[in-house]
Amino acid sequence: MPRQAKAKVTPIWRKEARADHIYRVAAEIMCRKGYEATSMNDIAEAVGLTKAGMYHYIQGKEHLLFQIMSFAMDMVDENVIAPTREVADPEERLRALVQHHAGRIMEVGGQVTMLLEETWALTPAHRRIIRGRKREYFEIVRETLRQLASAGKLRAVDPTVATFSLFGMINWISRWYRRDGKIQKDVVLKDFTELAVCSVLKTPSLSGARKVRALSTR
Amino acid sequence: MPRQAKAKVTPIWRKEARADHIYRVAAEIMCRKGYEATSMNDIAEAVGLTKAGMYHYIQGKEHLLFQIMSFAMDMVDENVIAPTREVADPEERLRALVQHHAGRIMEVGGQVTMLLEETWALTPAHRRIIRGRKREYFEIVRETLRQLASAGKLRAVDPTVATFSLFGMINWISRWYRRDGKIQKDVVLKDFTELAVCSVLKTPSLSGARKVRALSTR
DNA sequence: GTAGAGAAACCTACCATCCGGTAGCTTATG
DNA sequence: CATAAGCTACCGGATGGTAGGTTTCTCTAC
Repeated sequence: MPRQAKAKVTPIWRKEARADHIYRVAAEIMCRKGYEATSMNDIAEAVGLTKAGMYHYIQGKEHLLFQIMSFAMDMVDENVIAPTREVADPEERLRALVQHHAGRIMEVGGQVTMLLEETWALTPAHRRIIRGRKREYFEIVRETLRQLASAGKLRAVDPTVATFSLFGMINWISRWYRRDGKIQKDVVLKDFTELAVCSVLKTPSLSGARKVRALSTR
Repeated sequence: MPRQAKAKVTPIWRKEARADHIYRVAAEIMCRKGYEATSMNDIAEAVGLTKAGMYHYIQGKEHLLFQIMSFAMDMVDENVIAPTREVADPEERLRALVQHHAGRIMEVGGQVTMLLEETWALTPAHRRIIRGRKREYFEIVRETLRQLASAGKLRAVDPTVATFSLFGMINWISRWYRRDGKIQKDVVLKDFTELAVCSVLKTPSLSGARKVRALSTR
């Protein structure tokens, strides 16, 4: 029965593309059910292969998780860090970071954010890599807050605590935001950015808000 | 080998007390490793019994989780909601809620906060109970923010979004705060409360800050 | 064009291990 | 002797992973 379909479809699938497809499906399932609760059979079934057949393309469950996490961090690098790297003013940069990250979580379905918390399931080597990339991102935000502190714009709080607090707000979005929820997406994003920025800044300038909001319009 | 020790100790342990001990140990392990990753053998070993022997006191793995979650929610009711219920001024109440909850997470080891996110592992009936209790707490915070909005003290943001944002900040503490960390506990608590309150309030009054800080001194 | 070799794709069947949970026996207590 | 406490030994099932075979595609040789 699957034969017929595959005979037509297979030729246009290169090995690499098929592996990518498996990653995609695995990400969807693991994000929904969590790493431990997802079995290789679940993934194989969803991808239309046997478990053994799937192992022809991938290397194992843990490696699957590592690939998904790496991809998620690529997204952060590409869609959050890169577009804000050139912003000179720390206040504008902070606002852009929050807005891009929160927006990304809301658009792409933030489930992967929760998967990123399951680093304990990785091998020590892989865990070190992922934690390193997370730390890099953390340091960018903390450094921005330190610059704001130097400029006298930060509240009288420890920049490290403030950074953790920000990440808490942002990462938690994936636990409550639903695209089909009552509140409009852009309202949530606007309000959320306001909350995040105002939590750490003494007196946020309105001009900065307007600039970045325009920047993110597509 | 265990015989010897147990022969002495057992008499002073009533059945109920021993069950409590199992709950305690189970909570510690499950908080550290997560629900799925914790096996009944792990718990039994840590408690000094066989898996089968342990089943003489408890009813099953899921029931164990439910008990732990219920206990955690009891803590919230007792140490966060109850002491702030009588606070009339919404701004003071908000500050007290944040301070008590954050302080509790930092003292008692916030790991249980993370366990509380694993409601998917509960039976539907148990899940409904725990989610109901969580929702009650959520509504208390949201209602407080609504009162602040009526008083014109809330920022121009949706109270629901603001509530979720606050819970994100608070619940995330358990993921980064370490009692043996570099920053002093009371500094973290003070800064964190400041961040949380200022995130939602237009112009927090300093008097309120001082009052509550005095209130929480023990 | 086609026969056939070799490789890639993929499946069936199975492995050892662990899971939560239980039956039934033995031991200690009172 | 009765009861509670706690053990050994096991259950059925699910797990991640693999060995080895079968099918299908692709490329070459003639």
